[in-house]
Amino acid sequence: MILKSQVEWALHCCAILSGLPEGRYLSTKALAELHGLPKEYLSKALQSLSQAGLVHTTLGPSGGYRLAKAPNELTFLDVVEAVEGGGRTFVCQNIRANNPCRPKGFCESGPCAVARVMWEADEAWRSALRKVTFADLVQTLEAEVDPTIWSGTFEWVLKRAG
Amino acid sequence: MILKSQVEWALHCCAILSGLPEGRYLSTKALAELHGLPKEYLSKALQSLSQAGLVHTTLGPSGGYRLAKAPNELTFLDVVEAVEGGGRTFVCQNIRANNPCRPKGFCESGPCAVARVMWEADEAWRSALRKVTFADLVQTLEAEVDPTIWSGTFEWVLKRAG
DNA sequence: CTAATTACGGATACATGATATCCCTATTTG
DNA sequence: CAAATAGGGATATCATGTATCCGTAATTAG
Ligand code: SF4
Ligand code: SF4
Repeated sequence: MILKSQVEWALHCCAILSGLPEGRYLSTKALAELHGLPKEYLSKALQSLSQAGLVHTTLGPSGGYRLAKAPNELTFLDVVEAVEGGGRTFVCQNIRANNPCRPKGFCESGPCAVARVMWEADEAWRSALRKVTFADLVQTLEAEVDPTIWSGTFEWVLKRAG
Repeated sequence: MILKSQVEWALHCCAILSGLPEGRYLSTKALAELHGLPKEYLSKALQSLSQAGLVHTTLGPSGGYRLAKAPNELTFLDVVEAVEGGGRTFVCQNIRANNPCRPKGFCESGPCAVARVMWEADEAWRSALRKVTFADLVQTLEAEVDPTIWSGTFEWVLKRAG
């Protein structure tokens, strides 16, 4: 059970977009180059973000992506669910219905205790991701990343932002 | 990102084994019949539990499985990790190393903030599963499951337990 | 002792989903 | 008008989950 690599890509792209000045856009090409990723495939991840309404897009030269909300309104969970989907990790196949002791046609009253425990764990996972915004992330990165690389990257990005 | 169906199977089997009297064993065949599952494939899940040391096995007729610990010492997390593996859901591919602005040969100081947030969410998930034991589960089931089915299943199992 | 039953592991086939690339279209900018 | 862009469909490839089959060693029932 492993998240798609698209998740990591999307998170990093949103981190970059969070540092972009108001009104500027960054293209798939630039984001792919910056992270060393296949442009066409990264495009699929960015399209997921667009379909989820997390980013805003513009066409043409100098077009690309920018965040649709402020960084402090965008959570990790938003991004993860946009590319990975919002489904549960535990899918109930109702195998208890196969119990030979059970009267035929017996109707169950909702999900059993097993499923509920698993779904609560899923919710704990989601809850942890919902607590962290991209404003938090940028703040942490700014404190941790080597200042030369940080400002160098920033400059590199602005040179390509439309 | 969906858990294998083996996880559900293993959880249900452990629930049954939790209700088994001390010293009795239940075979793969009986567990497969009870849940309506392919015997050979379910066997793989049970082998995972065995390799993880969660269950004890005996060969020969009247052989099968029993829990290796008391139900109040066996957690959901034990079972889930036994069949799903203990790895993280977020695997870091270190794409930040591809940043063209970064000095060549620059060495990173540990995992970045993105990975840490994802891993904390994983830990929240594990923590939720670690909190629930099979003693808890049996207690809930006993209160919720139709009494006729509950005792009927119990009788059915004991008839086949070696 | 003998025959039946069981867990276990290896080999194999199949289905599904993730990864990756290619190409066409509509739109916007310069 | 020409170049650059997001978007989406088609397709190929690969990894993983699902499922079955069979042989082996150990153990028990009769
Ligand atoms: S988890 Fe519960 S509800 Fe889901 S299949 Fe198993 S018994 Fe049925
Ligand atoms: S999550 Fe952080 S450490 Fe992992 S690849 Fe992305 S940038 Fe690197």
